[in-house]
Amino acid sequence: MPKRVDHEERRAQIAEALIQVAGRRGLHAVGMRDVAAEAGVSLRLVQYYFETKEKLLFHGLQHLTDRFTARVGARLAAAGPDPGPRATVEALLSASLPTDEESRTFHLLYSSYAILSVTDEALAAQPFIDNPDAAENALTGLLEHAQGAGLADPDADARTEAISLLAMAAAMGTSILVGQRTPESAIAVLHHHLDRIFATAQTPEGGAGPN
Amino acid sequence: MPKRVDHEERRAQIAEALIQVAGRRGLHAVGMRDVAAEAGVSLRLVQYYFETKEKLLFHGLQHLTDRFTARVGARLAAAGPDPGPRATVEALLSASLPTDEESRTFHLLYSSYAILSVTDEALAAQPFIDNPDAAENALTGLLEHAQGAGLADPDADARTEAISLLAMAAAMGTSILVGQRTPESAIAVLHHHLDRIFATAQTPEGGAGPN
DNA sequence: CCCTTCATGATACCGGTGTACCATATTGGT
DNA sequence: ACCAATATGGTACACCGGTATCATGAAGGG
Repeated sequence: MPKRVDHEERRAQIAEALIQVAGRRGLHAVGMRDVAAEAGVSLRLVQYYFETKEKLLFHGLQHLTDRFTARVGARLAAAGPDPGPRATVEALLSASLPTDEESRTFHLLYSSYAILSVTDEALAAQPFIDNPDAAENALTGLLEHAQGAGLADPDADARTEAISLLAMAAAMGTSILVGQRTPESAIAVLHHHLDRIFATAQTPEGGAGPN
Repeated sequence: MPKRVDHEERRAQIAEALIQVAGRRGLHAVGMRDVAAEAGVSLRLVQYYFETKEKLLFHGLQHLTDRFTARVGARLAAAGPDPGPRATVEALLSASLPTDEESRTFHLLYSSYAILSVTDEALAAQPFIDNPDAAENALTGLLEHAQGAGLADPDADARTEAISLLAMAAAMGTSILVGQRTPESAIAVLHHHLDRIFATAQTPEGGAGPN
C-alpha cells in the first residue's frame, strides 16, 4: 500500500480550506474546485475524502464550531486562572464578536449555515442548534453563580439576561460584519448591560432599597 | 403598439414572485425560471423587465423593504391613534419578529441579503444599511420622548437601549426562524426590558426624585 | 390601412458545477 | 519479490442557470 496517510488530518486540512475560501467569497459561492485549489490538492482528492459536497459542507460546519470552541477556551484561559464571573462572561461574549479575521469568518459562516438551515432540512437536522442552547445554559449558570456569590443583582432573571446578552452579541456581531457598527460600540453596549447586571444591591439607607 | 402595460406593476408582480419562491426555497436556490413560473409569466418576460438577475435581486430587496415598511406602518396604525410611547415601541419591535408567514419571509430574506452583502460588494453598496440606522434613530427618539414625558427611566441611555432592543429583536427573530425559540419567549424577553426601561423612578419621598 | 413600435414567446448557447470513471504510482505485508 | 490495497491524478459527462437570439403577435398613429 502507499504511504498510509492520516485521513482525519487531511479531512481537517480540506475543511479548513473550505472555511478559508468561504470566508472570503461567501459560502454560497464556494465550489469543490475552489476548495481543492485552496487546499493545494486535486479535485479528485476532495471527492476522495468527502464523497459529496453535502458531506463536505457538514464537516465544514463541524470544523468551524470546533475551532470556535477552542478559541473561546483559549480566551477563557487567557483571562487567567479562576477569573471572576463577570470577566468570564465578558470573555465569552467578546469572543463571539467579529473583531479579527478569524472571528469574522466564523461569524459570517455560522450565520450563513444558520440561514441555510431554514430552507434546507438536511442542514436543519445537523446538530448546530445545540450550541446556542449550550451557550445559553452556560451563561445562565454563570449569572446564577454570580448572584449566589453576591456579585450580581439578585433580582435579575438570570436566564432572561443570558438570552438577552447572547442575542445582543449575535445581532451586533452581524452589524459589525456589514459595517454598520464598530466592535468598540458593540462592546460598550455589552458593558452597559454587564454593569447593570453585575450591580450588587447597595442598600443605601435602612430599608427603602429595592427588595 | 400593443396594449401598453404598466411596467411598474409588472415589475412589482415579478419581484413579489421572487420573494415568494425565495421565502420557500431560500434566496440562494432561486433562479430566473423559478421566478417566471411563480409569477405565471415566461422566462423571457422576467428578462424583459429586469435585464439581469442582479437587477432583479436588487429590486427584490427594494420591494421587500417597501412591503415591510408598509406592514410596520399598518401595525402602528392598528395600535390606535396616538398610542403611548411604550405601545409604539412594542409595536415596532414585535412587528420585526417572524410570527407569521409574511414576517418570516421578510426576516429570512433580509438576513440572507445582509449575509450576502458581506461578500458581495455590489449588494453592500445597495442602500439597505440605512434602514437599521433609521430604526435605531427612530427608536432612540421615542425613548427620549418617553423620558421627557416622565414615562421612562430618566437615567437610561436612550440610544444604548434602542440599540439593545433592536439587536435583541433581530437575533431572537433568527432564533425563532431556526426553531430554537418561540415567538412568545422572545416577546417575553422584550417585555422584560421594556418593563425595565419604562419603569419611572417612583420618587417615594418628597424632593429626592429625578428632575 | 399599414407600418412602426411595444410586448411576449420559444429556444439555442455557453460557462460552470457536482459527480463518475479510468488510470496509475506507491508501498506494506507475506 | 510480488501482489494487492491505498492514495492520487486526469478527464469526461450530464445538468443547470443566466443570457442572447430569433420570431411573432398586438395595437395605435399618419
